[in-house]
Amino acid sequence: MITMKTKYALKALAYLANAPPDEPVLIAEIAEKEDIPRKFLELILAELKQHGFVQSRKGRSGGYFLATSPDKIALAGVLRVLDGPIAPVPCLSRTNYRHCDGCRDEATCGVRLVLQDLYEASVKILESTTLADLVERVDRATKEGPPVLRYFI
Amino acid sequence: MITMKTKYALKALAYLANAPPDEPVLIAEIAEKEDIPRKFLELILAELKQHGFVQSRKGRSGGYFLATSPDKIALAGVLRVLDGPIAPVPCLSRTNYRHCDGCRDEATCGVRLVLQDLYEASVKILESTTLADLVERVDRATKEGPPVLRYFI
DNA sequence: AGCAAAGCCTATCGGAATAATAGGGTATGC
DNA sequence: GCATACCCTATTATTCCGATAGGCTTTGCT
Repeated sequence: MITMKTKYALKALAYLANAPPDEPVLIAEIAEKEDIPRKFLELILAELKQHGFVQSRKGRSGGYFLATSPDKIALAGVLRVLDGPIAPVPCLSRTNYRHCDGCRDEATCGVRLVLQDLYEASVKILESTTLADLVERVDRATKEGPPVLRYFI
Repeated sequence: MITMKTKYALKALAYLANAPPDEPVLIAEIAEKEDIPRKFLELILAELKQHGFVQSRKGRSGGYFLATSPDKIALAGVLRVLDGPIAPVPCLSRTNYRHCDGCRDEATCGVRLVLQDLYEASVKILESTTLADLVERVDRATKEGPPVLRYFI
């Protein structure tokens, strides 16, 4: 399960991806439209900025905007920053390796060995899925319109 | 990241899988051999029993043993019980669905849509990987012996 | 210059989950 | 009948999550 924080981050990034580039968007606007507590969103955006996903302009007519095009921002990066390592056990993580305490031999640890496939698959998917994909899927789903239910109106 | 509890559970189950079937194993033995706090392991095994993964015999010469053969026990089941849903967002879970609060339309939620692939892939892997696979991998890794390092002794 | 709008920074906090620990109760076999 | 081993309930320390609070600083506009 990803955290609220991560979910908020993705929603905010998606919102920015849908706004004209280099036109700063107000925190307050994102907060209201995406239903995110304003002050909490501030923290999240600050963290996203610190890691290079977004940029900001201060003062009047300031706001936030994406640092690069949506297709350059992979989910993996965002998740790693806000949700922690993608790996199911710390000893599998490539970006944040930590030895499991009390583990006698990593090379023959069953738990580690058996979770490796899950990890590889997850990384592959999350590295190759971008903000652009997110936006595109929403577009497609919106155009398709509400499904079966429609027939009962 | 899976919890310690889940990791302990997998280790305990693997230990049982390596023991002769229907020969009860003591909690104390598993705890010592796998380096798990004894009382904590009790709780975990109780939970595993409650969900039908293991059985137990009380009193003298009692202990725990697997309820079925290791190749019938998928990681997915164990993880779901001890670690919670496999789904990255509650609204994707098939076994524990929950509506994300404040979500206006599930069908067009970008976060949900974009995480669906991850979920499907995870479920597929975890449903098809069993305790038997875990044991087998350890066997293979043990036989292969320590890798490159060996050449430097 | 000066004020208001906007992001920036640091601290704090309640509640839930995690990882245990404690201590007795109950069934079973020798 | 007693020791052994699982069973059950409660408590606890620590950490993380989700959020709130309040003031500071930068910037644009007049």
